[in-house]
Amino acid sequence: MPGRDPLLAPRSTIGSVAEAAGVSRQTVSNALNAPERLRPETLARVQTVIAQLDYRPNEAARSLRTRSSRLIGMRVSPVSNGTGVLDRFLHAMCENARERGYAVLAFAASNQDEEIAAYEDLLRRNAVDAFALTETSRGDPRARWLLSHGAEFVSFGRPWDVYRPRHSWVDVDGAAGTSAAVDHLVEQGHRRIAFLGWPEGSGSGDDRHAGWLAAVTAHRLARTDLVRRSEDGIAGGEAVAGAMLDQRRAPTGIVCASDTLAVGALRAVVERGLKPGLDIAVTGFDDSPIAAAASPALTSVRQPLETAAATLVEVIVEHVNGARTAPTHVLLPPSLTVRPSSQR
Amino acid sequence: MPGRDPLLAPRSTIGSVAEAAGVSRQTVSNALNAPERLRPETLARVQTVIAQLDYRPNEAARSLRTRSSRLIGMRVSPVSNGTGVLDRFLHAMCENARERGYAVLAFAASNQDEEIAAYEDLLRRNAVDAFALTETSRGDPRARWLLSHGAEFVSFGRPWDVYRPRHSWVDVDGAAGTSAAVDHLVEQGHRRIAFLGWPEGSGSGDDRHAGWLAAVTAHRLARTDLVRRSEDGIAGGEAVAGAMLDQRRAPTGIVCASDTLAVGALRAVVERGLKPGLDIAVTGFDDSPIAAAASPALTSVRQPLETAAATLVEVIVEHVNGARTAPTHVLLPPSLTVRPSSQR
DNA sequence: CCTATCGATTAGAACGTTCATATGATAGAC
DNA sequence: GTCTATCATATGAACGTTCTAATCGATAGG
Repeated sequence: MPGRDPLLAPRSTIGSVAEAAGVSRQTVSNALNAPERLRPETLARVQTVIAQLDYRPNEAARSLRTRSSRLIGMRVSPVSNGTGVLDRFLHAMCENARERGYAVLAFAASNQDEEIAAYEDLLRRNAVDAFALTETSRGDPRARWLLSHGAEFVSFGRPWDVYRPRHSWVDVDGAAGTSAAVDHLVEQGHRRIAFLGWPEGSGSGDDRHAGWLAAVTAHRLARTDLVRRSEDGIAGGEAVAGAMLDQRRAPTGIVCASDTLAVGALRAVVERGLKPGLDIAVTGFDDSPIAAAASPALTSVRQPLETAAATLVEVIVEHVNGARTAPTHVLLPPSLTVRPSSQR
Repeated sequence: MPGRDPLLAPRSTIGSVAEAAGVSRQTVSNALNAPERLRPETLARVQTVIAQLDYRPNEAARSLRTRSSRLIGMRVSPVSNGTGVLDRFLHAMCENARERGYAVLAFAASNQDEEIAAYEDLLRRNAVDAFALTETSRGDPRARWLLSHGAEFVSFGRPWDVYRPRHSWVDVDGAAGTSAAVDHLVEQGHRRIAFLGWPEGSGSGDDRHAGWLAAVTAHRLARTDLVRRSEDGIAGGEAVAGAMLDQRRAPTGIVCASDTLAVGALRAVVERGLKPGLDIAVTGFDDSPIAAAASPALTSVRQPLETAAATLVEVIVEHVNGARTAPTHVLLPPSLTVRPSSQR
C-alpha cells in the first residue's frame, strides 16, 4: 500500500513506468496485455517497476482507445418483490465479473420503455459493453430492441415466445423444480397434490405449472380440480388455497409457484385447524428469506443463482471479446430445500 | 429512435455534429456543457443537429479529459442477511444518481481488506469518482483508508467510534425507531416492555437499545431484567425471548432490534399458548419482506431508505464537483409500520 | 478615428492508452 | 558473406472529448 496521497502525488502513467524501466510505452502496454511478446528479463524488469510505482492503467484512456468499457449493464428493478432473487443474482454477477476484469454498472428504470432508453443511452455513450437482461416476459420488447441494434447481451430467463432465439440465455429449469417438489411430496406419502400458481400467461409461471403437471402425470395422480391461480401475494394465496382445502376432495399437498403464495397457503392450513406438514404439506419457490422465517419453515425450490450468474458472465464476456459468436442456451437444474412444511 | 444499427453505422462524434452545424467542436461542447455561453440562435441550431444525429458524447473520452467518470462505486454485500435493506438502498441510489447524470458501479468484495483493495484499484484506474460506504461498524478501517488517500465518499451509517468525523454521512435514527416502538406499545396499554437485541458492541445495535432505554425511562417504566441479547437469527430470538417469557415478571411487549429476532420472539409467544398482539406485543426492525409474511404480520420500524439514498447521492455529487467541501451529517427519522403483532 | 472592453466563437494541445507499422538485432540458409 | 525470416522493441498516430489561449466582431469611450 503506497504511503502517498494519490490525489496530491503525481499519478503514474504508462509513460512514467516506461521511463523508469528504460523501455517504450508500448513495451509496458505489452507487459500488461501480451506478456508473451516480451523477453522474460524485460518482462521481469517492467513488472518490477509497475509494482514499485503501483501503476494501474487509466480505465478511461484504455476504454477510449479500445472502445470497450469492461462494464456490464444491469437494470436493478424498482419493484422489489421481496424474494431477493435478483439481488443474489446481482451479487454473484459482480463477483464473477470481477474475476474477469469486468464490473457491473447498475442502473434504474421504472418500466421497459425507460429501460430501453437507458440501453440506448449507455450504448451510444460507450458506457457499457453488454447487458444482462433479467425478468424476461412474453412479448418482451427489450431483447428485440437489443438484437436489432446489434448490442451484446445475455438474458437471465428464456424468451418464452420465440422458437429459436438469436441471442444467448441462461435460465433455471422451473419445471424441474416443481417436479422435484411433487416427487418429494409423493415420497412423503401424498397422493392428492395440488398446484397453486399465477394467472396463465407468464413464462416462468406456466413453466412451473408444466413441471407439476408432468410429475403428477408420471406418478399417475389425480389432477382434476387441483390447479388454482392467484396474483402473487400472501392474501391471494391464502384465499385460493383455503377454497381448495374446503372443497370436497381436498388435496393433502400443495406445490406453489412462489414462497409468497406458499405462506398464504400455510395460513389457510393453520386457520382450518389442520397441521401443516403433518396433514397438509406445502412447498414454495425461490427459497427466499421468508421461506426460512415462515412457521413452520417452508420447503422451497432453490435456484442455483451463483452458477447462473457465473455462466451468464462467462458467455457475455466471450461474446464481447469475440470468442463466442453463436447463441448459447444454458438451462440449470434447481434443488429442493426441504423444511418442516412438507415433512410429517 | 434511430432506425440504424449503431454498430454498423458510423457513430456520430462531436466532430460530425460540428461539421453538420457549421460550427467548431468546442461550440458543440459548449452547447452541452455551458449553453449560456452560446448565442441563442447558435445554441438552437446546434441542438437541432444534435437531436437529428441523436448524438451522445463518448463517455470514455469525456472521462479521460475531465478525469471524472461520473460513476459512484458501491460494494454489494456477499452476505445477504435477507432484510433487503441494502438492495432497496442500492436501487434508490441508482435512481437518484441517474437524475444527476451519474451511475452506480457495483462491485463485490468478500471482506473489508478486499473491499479496500477494490477501492484502491478503482481509484487508481480512474474508474469511479466516489464511493458510497455501507454497513459501517466500530473501528471501521475503510473510512480511515479513504480519508487518508483523499478519496471522496459518503457513508450510509455513522462512524460510531469517531467524535467528530471528517467525512460526510447519512444515517437513519435507529434510536428514534425503537423509541417510537415503545411509545406505540405504551399506547396499546403495555407497561412491561422488553428489548431484544444483538450483543453489545455494534453501533446500530447499541443505538437501538439506547432508543428503547430512553423511551422506557421517559414513560417511567420498569427496565430491570428486560434486556436480552442474541446473535441475529430466528432460533436465537426464539430461545432468548422464550426465556424472558418464562421469567417471574415477564414482559407483555418486546421491542426487537431486527425482524429476524422478532419472528423468533413471535414463535416463542405462540409456543407458550399466548396470543401474539393480544397477550404479548412484538415489534421488529427494517420492515423487511419477512415482517409482512410473518403470522401475525409484524409491526416494524421502517427506514426511509429512498430519502437516505437521495441525500447521500446529493452530498456525494456536491463533494465531487466541489460545490460542498465541509463534511455533512444527516440523520433521518424512521417511521413505524403498524401490523397485527402489536395490536389488541 | 483609434483603442479598450466584452462577448461569441475557434484553434490547437492535451488527457493516457493501444493500434498499425517501422526499426533493429539475431539467427539460419544458401 | 549476403539475404531472409523472425523476434523484440520502438515510433507515431489515433481514439473523442474538454481545456487554455487566441481570434474575431461589435460596441463604447476618449
